[in-house]
Amino acid sequence: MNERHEAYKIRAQIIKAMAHPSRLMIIDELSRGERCVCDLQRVVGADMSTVSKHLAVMRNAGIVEDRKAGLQVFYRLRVPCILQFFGCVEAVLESRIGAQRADLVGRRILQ
Amino acid sequence: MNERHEAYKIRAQIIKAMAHPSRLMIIDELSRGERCVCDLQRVVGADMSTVSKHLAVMRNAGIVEDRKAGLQVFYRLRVPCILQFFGCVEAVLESRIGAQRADLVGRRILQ
DNA sequence: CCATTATATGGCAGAAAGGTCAAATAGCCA
DNA sequence: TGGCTATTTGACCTTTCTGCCATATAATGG
Repeated sequence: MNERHEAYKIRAQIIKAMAHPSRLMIIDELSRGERCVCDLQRVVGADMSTVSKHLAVMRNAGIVEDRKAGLQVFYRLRVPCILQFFGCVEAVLESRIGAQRADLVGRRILQ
Repeated sequence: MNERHEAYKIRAQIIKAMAHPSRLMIIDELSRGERCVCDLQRVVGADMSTVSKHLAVMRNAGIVEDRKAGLQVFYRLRVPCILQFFGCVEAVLESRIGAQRADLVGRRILQ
């Protein structure tokens, strides 16, 4: 595996750390401020250990960082631009709707 | 599984379609214009069938679209904003370097 | 029609990711 | 110290993803 491939692999790791419904929920929630694991558990609605592992994946990727405060651990987004992803994903979804429409028109089902 | 979860799942599918080194290579290459599968195969350096499957994943997600021309099939990006992802990923990487530095300083190894 | 070329698909084996349970760790307070 | 709470980690199992091979499909030219 060459150096160029390695560079893409590192970048893929970061994107992969977001590519999961629960992790997107977490990112969305963290976009509104720092949250403890217990808060995030309630939002995601999964086992605490599962949420903790999702957070570890995101921490390793450099997407979030944590801060201990007594018994609790608070997480926050490390790089705000991650939220741009949501906007672009919406654009993809809209484009998909457009393409479906065009397809139906092409097949003389619509319009 | 509720409706809210379903919405995040759909969005995760789109991000997942980018979360692979070869697929990032492909997106990067397509950012410079339409390419046939054979071009992309050369760039990625994998089996043609593997590349074809990667393209199918991205097509299903709505990231790329294709156009047949004789024996060849040309792919192009469907939503240009995907390229913003690269910028943000770089920001995460830089932030990671910053954090490593801070960590070393904190442990009195640096500075 | 046949051979050739470009791409896609099906099947399968190995790798990686995800979830759950139980156990470990760490901070707090009595 | 001992018990309680919040979080992390490890072991294990199941599911999903990847990559490769062989095979199919589709367009082209002779």
